[in-house]
Amino acid sequence: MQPTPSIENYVRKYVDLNDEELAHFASAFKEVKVKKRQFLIQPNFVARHRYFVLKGAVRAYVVAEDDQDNTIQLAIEEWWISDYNSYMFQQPASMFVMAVEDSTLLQISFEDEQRLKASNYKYETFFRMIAERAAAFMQRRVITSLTMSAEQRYDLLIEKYPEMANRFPQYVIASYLGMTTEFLSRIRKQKLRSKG
Amino acid sequence: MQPTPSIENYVRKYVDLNDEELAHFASAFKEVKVKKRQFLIQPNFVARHRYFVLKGAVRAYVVAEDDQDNTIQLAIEEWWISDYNSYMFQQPASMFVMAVEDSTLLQISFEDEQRLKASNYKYETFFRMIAERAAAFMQRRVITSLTMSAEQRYDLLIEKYPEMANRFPQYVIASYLGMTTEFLSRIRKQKLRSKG
DNA sequence: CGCGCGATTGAGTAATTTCAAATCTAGTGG
DNA sequence: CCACTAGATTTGAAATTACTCAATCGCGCG
Repeated sequence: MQPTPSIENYVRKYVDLNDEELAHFASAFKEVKVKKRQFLIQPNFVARHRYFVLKGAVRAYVVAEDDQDNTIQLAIEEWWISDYNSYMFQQPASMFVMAVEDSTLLQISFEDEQRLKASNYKYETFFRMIAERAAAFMQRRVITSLTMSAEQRYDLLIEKYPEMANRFPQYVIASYLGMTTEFLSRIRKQKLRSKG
Repeated sequence: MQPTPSIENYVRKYVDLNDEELAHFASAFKEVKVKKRQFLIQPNFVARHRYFVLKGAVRAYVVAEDDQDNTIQLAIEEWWISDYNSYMFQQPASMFVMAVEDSTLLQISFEDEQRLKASNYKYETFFRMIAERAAAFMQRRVITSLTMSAEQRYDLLIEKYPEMANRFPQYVIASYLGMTTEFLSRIRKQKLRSKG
């Protein structure tokens, strides 16, 4: 597995910061450790932070009327996670965000993020870029859900994010892909059969 | 119907610009008129612009293997539209973007947008904010597609964006909601029956 | 006034879900 | 370190939801 990522290396992929800026940027984040099954965000509470995963695996999900959970986001090392509707607009959350493994995260509060962005142009650019990437990512997900069958969506996940399939239990992957655990199980069985 | 929107009024909803800045911002856009059925973006070509709708209705869609079109975005007055994956990362488009009515749009090129953002902090903030809104919007769409039935998705669209249902033909609405024209027709019929 | 696109209808079908039960697995306490 | 148990996965059969195909209808616009 890769070495533990750092927020400094990450932010440098997007904007060119000098050492002082890097240190300033990083100082807005606080490291938090969470145990498996611990909640970071719960419905009806305002999401006060967004999280950058240093180590571990986290998922965000909503619980529908029929008690099924639907996974909205998955995050492993170097991914961000939060209830963005709640975080960005500081409104009550609709999601649970929960650690799936013992995890180490960097959290930034909404207020500190605002301060960062106000203090330096480049930070604003950085957050603009990750928001654009998030929008593009979500749009690709809309496209796959509109155009592909359950099996195709699973194949695509395996192809593009093979790591994810190993780090999260099957029922989480299934609910992320918009199908039932049982159906994903059948899809996988059929693949085993045809591949050997 | 509301008066024709302006980019000046729109940008002011997000950032506080003085008259000079407003004029500068607006000068990066060019007004274009398109006829019904005219294409703004086509697959395999790089999307060079994003568009702000002043008047009219536009949709973005992908064509799947089986020749079905799947509507990815709808835009009427005061909405933006493009193939964002293509526009933001300047890669070949996968979508058609087509006028559904004769329309008047403001277009900005990728390069001019970069220049704008580099020239003034506030413009960067503006684009960051609309990217965040786009991400949040797309995420809500993912949530509805994961958690709601075809009928519920239609009800939600009618509730939140009643205008859309009037401006676009039924088959476009159906493909936006991830169902067939026939099935949407049946849903509507059933509603008529129960309401009278 | 008729052409062509969009909407509707019906019948049959495919994809996916539901429910219930059996089996496997990993984590926990003794 | 093992046994136990709760959670996770698998399996089967029946039920649902939504789709396909084909035909018909409606109607706006040239």
